[in-house]
Formats: sequence, C-alpha cells, structure tokens
Amino acid sequence: MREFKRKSRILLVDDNAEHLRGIKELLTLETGYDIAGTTTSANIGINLVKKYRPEIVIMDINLPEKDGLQAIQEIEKLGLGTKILVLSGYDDPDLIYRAMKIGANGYVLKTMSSAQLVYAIDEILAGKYYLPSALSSRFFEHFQQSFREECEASDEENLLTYLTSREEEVLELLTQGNNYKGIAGKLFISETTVKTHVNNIFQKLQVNDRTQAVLYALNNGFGKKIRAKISA
Amino acid sequence: MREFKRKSRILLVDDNAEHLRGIKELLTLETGYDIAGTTTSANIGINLVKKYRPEIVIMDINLPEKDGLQAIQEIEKLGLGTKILVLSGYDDPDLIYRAMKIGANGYVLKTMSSAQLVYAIDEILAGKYYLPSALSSRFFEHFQQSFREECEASDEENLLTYLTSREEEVLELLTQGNNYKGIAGKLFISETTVKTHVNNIFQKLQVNDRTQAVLYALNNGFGKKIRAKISA
DNA sequence: GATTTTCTCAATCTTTAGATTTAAATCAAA
DNA sequence: TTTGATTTAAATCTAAAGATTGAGAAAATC
Repeated sequence: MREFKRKSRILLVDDNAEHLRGIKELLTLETGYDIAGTTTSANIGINLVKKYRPEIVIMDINLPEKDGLQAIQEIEKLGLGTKILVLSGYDDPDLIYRAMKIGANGYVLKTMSSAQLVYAIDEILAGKYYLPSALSSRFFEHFQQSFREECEASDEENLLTYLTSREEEVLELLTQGNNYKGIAGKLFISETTVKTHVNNIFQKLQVNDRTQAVLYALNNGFGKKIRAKISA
Repeated sequence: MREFKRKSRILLVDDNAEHLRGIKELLTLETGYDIAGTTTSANIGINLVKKYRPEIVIMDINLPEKDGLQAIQEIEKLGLGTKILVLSGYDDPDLIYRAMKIGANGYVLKTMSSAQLVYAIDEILAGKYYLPSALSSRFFEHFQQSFREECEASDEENLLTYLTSREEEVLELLTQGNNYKGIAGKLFISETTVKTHVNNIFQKLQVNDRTQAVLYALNNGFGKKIRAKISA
C-alpha cells in the first residue's frame, strides 16, 4: 500500500485554521499523501471536491456556515466516489450514526493519536470503513436502539389482531388502493359483501374511512409478518 | 476486568459437537469463565438461557432445526439482557447486518484465533460491541447500501415534485386521514377550495382517489424532507 | 348436537368523494 | 406591464363510499 500513498489526494475541511495547519503538516511530513487543498468552509470544500477530485476528504463536522452532515450528503451526491473521513470533537452516538448512515467511510475523534489518523486514512483508501472500537460500540448501541423502538411501537394493543383472515385480505387490497369493485373482483365475491367486511374493519380499527384504515394498517406493522420471515 | 472473569457464565450453542468441545476446552483452560452449558440445539439453548441466565451466549448461526437469527430474537425477547456473540462460518454482509440489527453484541468468524475470541468475549462482557475490522467494513457497506436504495427509489421521476406548496400541505393532511371538512378547517379555507386542490393533486400524481394519493405519497418519500432536516 | 363465529349477500339510505367548469385575486417573473 | 402560475371559491352533477338492518350457509368451537 505504501507505494500508492503519494498518489492519493486529500482535501482537509476544518473551521479551525490552526488545527488545519497541524493536520496538513502531520500528513505531509509523516506520509506521502498529496494535500490537494485545505479550507475552513464547507461550501468551498464542496467546490474543491468538484475541482480536484480528491480520493478522500477529511472533514470536521461542526462547521459554522453549513452543517457538516449536509456537506457530506452533497459530496456523496456528486457521485465521484469520494471517501469521507469525519474528524469530530464529539463522540455523540447519534452523530456517529447519522454520519455513517449518509455515507461517511470513517469517524475519528480529534483527541486521537496521529498514528491512528494515518491508519484510518490508509484503511479507508484501501476501500474499508474505519471506526475506532469505542465509537463502533456507541454506533451499534444507537443502531439497535432504533430498531427496538420500531418494534415496540407496533406492539401494544394492536387492533389488527382482532381482524379475521378474510378481513385481513380485504384490508390488504385496501392498502393497495383498490375500491369496492376492485376488491370484489379480486376476491370473487359481491361488492356488498366487500362493503360488509370493510365496515367491520372500520369498527374494529376504530376509524371512519378507508384512508384512515390504510394508515392504521401501515403504521401498525400490517404485512410485517411476511417481511419478518424474509428479512429477519 | 480479570477479577470478574470467573463469575461470568457462558452458554455455547453450536450444531457441531466437536467444535463445541473445542471451544469449551479453550475457554475453561485459558480463561476463568464458567461454562454454564453447551448444546447443539437452538431450542434447547433458549431454554438453557431461561434456566441458567448466562451473561453471554456464544452462538453458531447456521443451526439445523431453527434459524440462528430467529433464536437470537427469541433470546432478546426474554429481556434478560443476555449478550450474544455470533460465531459464524460466513462473512456474508447481509448476515452480519441482520445479526447485529436484531440484537447481537458481536460477530466473529470460526476461522479466527482463540485469542481474538477471548478478546471479543471480554469486550462484550464489558458492555461493548465487537466486530473485527474486516467484518465491520462489510457491515457498513451493507448499512449504507440499504439507505442508498431507499433514496434512489424515491428519486427517479417523483411526481411529488410537481406539487405546489399549498398542494403539499393538503396532501400532508390527507396522509393524516383528514376528510375535506377537516382539511378546510385546518387550513382556514373553504371546502370547495380543498376539493380543487385535491383534484389537482390527483391529476399530478396520476391517481383516482385519496387512498391512492396517500399511498403514493408514503411510498415515494413524502415528508422525508422534513425528517431529513431533523434526522440527517 | 347446539352455539358461535365467520363469510356471504341484499336493500336502502345518507353522506362524502370526485369531476368539471368557471372565475376572481394575488404574485412572481419575463 | 403583461403573462403565467398559484390560491382562492362556487355551482353542479355523478359516482362512490359508508351506515344500518336483516338474513342464510358454512365452519369452527363447545
């Protein structure tokens, strides 16, 4: 890997000019990377990405004019395959989670050693993702938490459980945007029968019309039984 | 940490009896952990968790009778705070992703060194999550991919972009289950005006009724702009 | 075997939804 | 300033949705 180092262009974005100089010095002295540019502005940074096409951007996440996360998204949107290493002062789980979610390839703290920074850059340039183990732990806490909340929300007193199997069929066709005639045709029953089912569904779900029924179904995990079997 | 080791109970679940013996020997010889039990069956494993309440379960993920992922979910549902370390023969990104998603605290390959296994157990017992860097990379690939797909799906020719801001307001109220009167009241405009807006929405979204409009909105990322500002 | 639930269907009626046309006021852009 | 887009509104009409009652047949449950 050492032989490619001098070819890799790096862009530095940090609102602290001193910190910027420090990192630049570190990287030019200790590695063979080519610092394509440095800037304290997120907007200028995005333009520099377009101009110099760096392999990797090392970006501070709390910038004055523009949110660092938003800047990451915009760089991702360019579709240049630019790698992004977040350099942050905060080990906030939610921040880590969001940064990784929108496309960061790594996240390290400003307090870490210079050797660790160089290692992170090497890993990311090699096509990997890099999170120090402490931050990785915090990420997964948040990651699992977000899924636990989804499940719990659809647990307590789900009125969908009171539906009969036929009513479930009718409701599914409702959630596909069918009207009475469409449902009747697909289930090979009369339109009046469908009306009966739909009215029973309304009473059981305590709603007044089909739109509310469909919304209740979607918000309370209707159809997740099938998806759960496939995806979990 | 060393002084707590002997107190921590471990449960081993692996369909390969030989492998089971090997791990048990390794852990009893090289560490002070207490092997609470070993089994080749996922169902028995779940019962053993209830009985012995181990701090950690080391589980093979491809079991004969029951899916390992399902077993993890059931152990999680017990709410005993049992930590789970997945021991798998596969470094499939999707498998890693799903295991971590449903509650695993770590994922290591069977090919790894015994020292790494012991390290992983220590980390998890200390309340952390553990993924070897190679698997961590694969996890994040899949993690980001899943979000990219969500966005791309709602990109190409999104009819929602043709809506005016007022129509967006009306549509949002539709997606909350309001009827004409409700929308008119909330926007302080007449019911007939709402009808006009709704009809324009139908034409722009190429649908025939409000349920289809709501479904189109939900399936094409309506409201994500607002959520994006908050959560990303 | 009796009971209950579920599924089926019809008739009737009221309300809401949706289509269509026309049009005035506002506002931004050409 | 005029053009075009947006927001507002009314009138009218048809179609669909929703509420209610009643009732027969089949299947499950007791």
